[in-house]
Amino acid sequence: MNNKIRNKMELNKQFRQFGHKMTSGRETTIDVLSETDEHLSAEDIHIKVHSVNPKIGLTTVYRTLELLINMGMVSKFDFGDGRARYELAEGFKGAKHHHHLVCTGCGRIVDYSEFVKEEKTFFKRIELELSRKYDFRITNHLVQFYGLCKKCEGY
Amino acid sequence: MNNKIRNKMELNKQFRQFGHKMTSGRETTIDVLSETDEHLSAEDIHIKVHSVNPKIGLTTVYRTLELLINMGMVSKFDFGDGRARYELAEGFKGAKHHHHLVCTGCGRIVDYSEFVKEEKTFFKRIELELSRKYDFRITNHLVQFYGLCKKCEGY
DNA sequence: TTGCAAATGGTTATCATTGTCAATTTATTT
DNA sequence: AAATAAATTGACAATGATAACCATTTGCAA
Ligand SMILES: [Mn+2]
Ligand SMILES: [Mn+2]
Ligand SMILES: [Zn+2]
Ligand SMILES: [Zn+2]
Repeated sequence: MNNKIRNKMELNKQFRQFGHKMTSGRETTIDVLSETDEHLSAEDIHIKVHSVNPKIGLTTVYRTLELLINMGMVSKFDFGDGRARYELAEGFKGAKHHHHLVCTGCGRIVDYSEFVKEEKTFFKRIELELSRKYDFRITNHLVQFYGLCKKCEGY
Repeated sequence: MNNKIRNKMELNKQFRQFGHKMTSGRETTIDVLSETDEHLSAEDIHIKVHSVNPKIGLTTVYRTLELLINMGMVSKFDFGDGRARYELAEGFKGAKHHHHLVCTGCGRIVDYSEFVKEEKTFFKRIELELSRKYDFRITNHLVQFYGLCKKCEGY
């Protein structure tokens, strides 16, 4: 399937547009993020990248993630366990806008995309008013729910 | 003013209810948090506490903050600058429920409490449905807006 | 191909937070 | 007020995620 090739060329273009080069490490990192539905830490990602391309070091993974964030392809989250988590940003490889339920017992993360439409409407209005009132150009927002998953609230 | 004394006795009771003792360090920490409208880091708090009571160490401040969080008197936030920020929780010393605008340029934090009522309604409904669908007992939520303050988006 | 800026990897440094443990303080009981 | 036992503390060391360094390698335009 030369779908892969087309994809590669797309990526190449993306990087060039931002004044960067495409490298095998960067490509592998994106692949890893595309192929998971988990919320991987930098080290998690490194382990997976490393298993495909053992030459890639952890430092490069950190640098790549930062770059991808700046390019808008990756989102970084803090779920309160002391390490950042990364996922493909909305719109890349079919990733959909969603928010998170975080279990404060076991750390489990649940993606949900219900209410996205209502939420968008709701937040759009709020953002507009807050922007005006506080002279802020709001670019994005974060919503997270905390609680206990079924397993963790058992007694 | 024996308002202070009453306050002290209230605090004392609070601690005892949780099986803890009230100490001068803990009292000073609460005072510091009561008297600021900033979003202080542990070190910020330690500096202020230390200036009142030079015997108190940073470790104790960390421990006290953790305790106060467990007692529901303090909230801990991450605004993405690599250190936690603390503030008095809703309901203590007149602290009001609010959310935050975070400037990604200079790190400035703006409290806002507009829309709290609408938000409560909105989130209550969402939380109910998510709880059901994902078997989660949701206990609280986090909302933050990111963007650029007036100063930072100037050119 | 060649040249050179960009990217990399191994290592060390940083720095917020937590663990350790002997000494001190607190609240309670005589 | 003094004794007691348990909780709290402070100084210091340990931890762990992330960033800085720098010599070497790689991507790509000419
Ligand atoms: Mn997710
Ligand atoms: Mn606040
Ligand atoms: Zn859980
Ligand atoms: Zn700013």
